[in-house]
Amino acid sequence: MRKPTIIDLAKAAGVSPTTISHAFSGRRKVDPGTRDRIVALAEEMGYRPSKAAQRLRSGRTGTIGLASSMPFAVAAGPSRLGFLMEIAASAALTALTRDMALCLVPTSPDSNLDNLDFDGVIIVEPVRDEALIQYFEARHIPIVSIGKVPARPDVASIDLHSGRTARLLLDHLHEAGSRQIGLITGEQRRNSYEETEAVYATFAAEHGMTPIAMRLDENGGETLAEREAASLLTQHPQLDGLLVSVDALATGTMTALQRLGLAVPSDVRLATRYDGMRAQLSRPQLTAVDLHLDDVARAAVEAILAQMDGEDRVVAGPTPEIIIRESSRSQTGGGF
Amino acid sequence: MRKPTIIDLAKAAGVSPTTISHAFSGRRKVDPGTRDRIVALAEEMGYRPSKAAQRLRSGRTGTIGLASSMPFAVAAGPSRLGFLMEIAASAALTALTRDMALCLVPTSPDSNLDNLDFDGVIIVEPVRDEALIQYFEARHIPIVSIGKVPARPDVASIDLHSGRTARLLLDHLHEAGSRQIGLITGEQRRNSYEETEAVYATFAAEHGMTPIAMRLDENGGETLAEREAASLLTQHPQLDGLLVSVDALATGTMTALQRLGLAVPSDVRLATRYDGMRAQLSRPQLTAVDLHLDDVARAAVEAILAQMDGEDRVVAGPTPEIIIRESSRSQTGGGF
DNA sequence: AGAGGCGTGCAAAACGTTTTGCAAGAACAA
DNA sequence: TTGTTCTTGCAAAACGTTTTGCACGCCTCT
Repeated sequence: MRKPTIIDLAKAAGVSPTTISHAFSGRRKVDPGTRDRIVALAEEMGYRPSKAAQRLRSGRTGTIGLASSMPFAVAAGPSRLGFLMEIAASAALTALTRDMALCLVPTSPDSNLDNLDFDGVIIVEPVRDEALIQYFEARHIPIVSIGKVPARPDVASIDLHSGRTARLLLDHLHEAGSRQIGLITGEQRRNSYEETEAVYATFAAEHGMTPIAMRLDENGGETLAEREAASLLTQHPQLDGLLVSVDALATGTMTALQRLGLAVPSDVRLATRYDGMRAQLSRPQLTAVDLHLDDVARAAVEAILAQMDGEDRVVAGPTPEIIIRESSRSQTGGGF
Repeated sequence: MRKPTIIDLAKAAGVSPTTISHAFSGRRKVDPGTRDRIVALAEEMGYRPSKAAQRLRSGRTGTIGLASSMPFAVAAGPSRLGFLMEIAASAALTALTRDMALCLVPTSPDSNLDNLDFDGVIIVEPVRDEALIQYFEARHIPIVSIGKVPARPDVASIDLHSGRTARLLLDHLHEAGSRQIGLITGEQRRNSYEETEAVYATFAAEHGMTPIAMRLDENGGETLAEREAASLLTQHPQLDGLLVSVDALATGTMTALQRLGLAVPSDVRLATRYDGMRAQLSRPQLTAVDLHLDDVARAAVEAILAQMDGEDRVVAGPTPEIIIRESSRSQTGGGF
């Protein structure tokens, strides 16, 4: 009692396999009566077309890969877990509605990706000269990056608007009263850091502010940030605002501030980029930006599909929105 | 300039496709010299066997599904995000080392899973009469559950040892000085809650403690927990210890305690089950249990593979380990 | 009646592997 | 010599679809 094939069904229905195929795919007209008979019979016999055969015939795998640009253990670790998972969940759902499956691509030093094959791959926040991009490009697999690819404007990407995001936060900090704002980004060369740094430089110049910036290993976590932020703050006691690009580094910075006896937000205002669990669980809560990652992921899937169809349609990323919280609230106005 | 097929390679190497196949699969001996020539030529021509064809021929999809037992939007939401992602990351990596891909199975009211096909599926903490289990069972797809399946001892599963976990926490709270411990679990009927409740009942009886237990919607998040925990605490002022099974509910409870002017841990000791970001970011930090989810995920993948091979090997889950933190520390001893 | 068009259906050729049974030659033993 | 076994290789048959070109019958215009 094997799984019934299209041929079994054809025999049972007294038609040819061709007709069955058309009845399901709708690629050609089949008589409504015939079709109804076919689907009823299919249901009864438990027939479902073999994905494997369809894939072989069509040359499509029906699968999209989601690759994080850093070792998966780290990406799944506390630091970037939320970021990646938000994207994964939304992308998986969008993919499913397009009859595609979403596959996780773990990266680890000794992993061999040759056994995977995808119709396209989404790469999350690649770094400059990202190995994953090189790998998939060499195999001619369509790529869409979430966040622009540094130095590779030719690679399709969903813009995270990191420059605008930075501007949003800096303007807000300034409005809230900060006059000397510092910047902490990651030392990895991701587009978001680079854009942020560029905007920061401009902003500092505009406001006649001394740029005080620092790069930390984004995987260093809270302990690294705590130590380094403390030294930055003692070295530059005039700092009364801080933009920290990575949430884990931001909460680490928060601890440093508290250790130094500096109050947030009255002495120093603090803001971060990604509005994840960390920003919300921090006390005081962190001002952050809603990047609309669900929309981003959706757009990335659409972009992959478009690319598979040969269209090189550009998909715009959603506009980031600032979420102002306790950590940067203006002390002059409101509040009693 | 198409992708070279096994036939192209065979022609170029002057052998038959059979030999190529054997050279790669190792299913039969081929002369070392011939093999070397083949692999060199393959490399040069950029030949790689078509996954689709292999799958069709072998009947295996090379893919394992990972399904969360609740709508994906929720599972990926703050509450269970960490739990699921930890498993996903580890499972994806393990799967890859076994030449399998890991696919996310999003669940949403209107999603149609029929376009997916897997060699097996891992289901995370299913509820009683879980729809996903019924779905995959009907399609004869091997299932491994993470956490036992309520009322279905016949379904293969990796034991999360929820009873032991509960015992660990309750014993600790008692040792730390709590004499009237309350319990908050989820109202969904997952095995972990059921085991916890059973162990709690036994524990209460052993210690002559009045059982004070409550079930909350696990998706209610912190706000729900805050409200309900507050009412529980005012109703039972004698409570000096709380075991809250879900981390989001635990942090909500923490807020309730603070609102009520109860100090943690001196007035009430608090502990939760899953040691995720939430437990660690909470202030004071939450006592929790390391469930070794990476090992659990690894075991789940192994179990799926074993089941595919017909072995019904039972895979033991790792032993949970308590991680004692500030929220439940004994006040009598040590510490200054 | 003939020409054109439409609706419906079929046969057969892919798609690129793996597997099975067979064969030719070499090595080896009796 | 004859038989046995081992090694290496091949041809051909699957695996279950989708697509293409063709054909038949029926309708509708001229």
